[in-house]
Amino acid sequence: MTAARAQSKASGAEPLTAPVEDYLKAIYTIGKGTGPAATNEIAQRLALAPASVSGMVRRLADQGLLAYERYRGVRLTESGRRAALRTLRRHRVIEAYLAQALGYPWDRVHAEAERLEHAASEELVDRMAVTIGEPEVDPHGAPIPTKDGSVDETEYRSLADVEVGVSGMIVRVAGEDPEMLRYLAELSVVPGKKITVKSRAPYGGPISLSVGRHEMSIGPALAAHVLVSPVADRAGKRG
Amino acid sequence: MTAARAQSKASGAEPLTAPVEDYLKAIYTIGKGTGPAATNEIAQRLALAPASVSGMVRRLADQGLLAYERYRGVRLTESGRRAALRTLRRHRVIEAYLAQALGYPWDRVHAEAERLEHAASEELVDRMAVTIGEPEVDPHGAPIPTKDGSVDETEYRSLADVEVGVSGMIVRVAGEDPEMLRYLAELSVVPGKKITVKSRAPYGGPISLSVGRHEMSIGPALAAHVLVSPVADRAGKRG
DNA sequence: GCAAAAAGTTAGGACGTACTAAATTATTTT
DNA sequence: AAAATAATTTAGTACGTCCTAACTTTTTGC
Repeated sequence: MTAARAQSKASGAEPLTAPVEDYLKAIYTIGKGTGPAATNEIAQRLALAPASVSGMVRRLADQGLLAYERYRGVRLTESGRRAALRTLRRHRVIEAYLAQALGYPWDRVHAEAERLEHAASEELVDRMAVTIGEPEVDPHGAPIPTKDGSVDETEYRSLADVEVGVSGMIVRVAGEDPEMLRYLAELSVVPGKKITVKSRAPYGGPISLSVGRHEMSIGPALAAHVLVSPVADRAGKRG
Repeated sequence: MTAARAQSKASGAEPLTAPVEDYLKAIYTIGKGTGPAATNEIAQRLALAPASVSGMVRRLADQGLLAYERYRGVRLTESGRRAALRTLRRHRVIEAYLAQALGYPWDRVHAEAERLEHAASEELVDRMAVTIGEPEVDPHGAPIPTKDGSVDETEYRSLADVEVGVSGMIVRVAGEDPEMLRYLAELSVVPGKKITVKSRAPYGGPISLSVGRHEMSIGPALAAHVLVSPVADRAGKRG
């Protein structure tokens, strides 16, 4: 019994339950698609006890959605990955639709999409996507997987990582906490804005930025959520 | 222990599970709001075994949503009725939104709404309603409960009941079967159309109609689903 | 008004998903 | 490499929802 738990049903269309979809999404985002995910981290993301995760993960492995070896963490199979991407697509299209078609504020689209993603059919999601012009990213800048299951996997650097003096475009604000999102929006720290890192205080001190003509400084915890596409200069080029 | 099972929690905001909402909706529509509902009928509507209904109904009574006496059927309490109407509102607003805003065909809005109604927040539903202009009926002509929990309870007569010679406006097509809905739409039997009953064959025979300039005949089972607001004449008045 | 039929309920069990507490395995520190 | 710590799993339990089979109550038909 050295091998990973066998998949008993590697087919591809039985509808998954909401908790299963949530596990898959969590494992996907932890492992960035292909990497392994630790039990504890899954538990933390889903706000569950680690013991619950052990049990569930075993069932998902039996269904062929995960490769799993006790004490060794978990990894999505091809079919698990596809399922995760389907859910992620639903989630992000719904977020985009809520914002664009229904005027939802960006700090609240996540919570609503979190529930709708389990109830919306593929057809509905496709209609939503078409209606708002097939966007490539959700309101936070996260890439929307395509119907055929591909995603832009570009990894951007966070504001907490880029060097002082670097300018870039904000491409994404990762994170869901409405309060944080509202605060960042107040500061104009939203996808599409051009930003420059002015200085960084040592020992986890504040990072000073300019966004447009505003100057501000934020802590590294916040900065870590802001992903930028750098323009690596200190003049005024635009990307 | 003669009294109906007591309500232990008659408060008013804990979120209900999807099955609970389905029971409440079923009981509401069976009893037309206030009437009693029989275990077997609930079971049939929800495609469950009657034994399952007995168990659930007891739990709902304990939660104060139903008045229940064994062997005597079930009736919504005020709080149960309000909950049922909230779900019904969600369902019908969603149906209307899908049809009007997303071009969903009328035979498929029901199935989609059936799942979304359990996931959509009150806020989302309100935004949908506003976006499509606060309609009063769903695509099948069923009245949409208002936010404060009132509904148009007008009872219309079905085509199976009205007398030969009577004309009327189709106000509603009750029923969810996509095939039936498509068939009726093909015949132009949809809400808003004016219709006249030309003749009715005895012993459950076909009913002949004219809708617009089309003549047709349908069986009584189908006719029972078509609700009309009669204009009680045989000339050409319009209501 | 009593027997047969219909309607409804209880008993006992299953499945999915969660929990806590206790045990086990892996990793880190010394 | 042993001890301490961290991560993970098993054991045992609970809750909501469903099922089938067997029993009970109500209604119906003579």
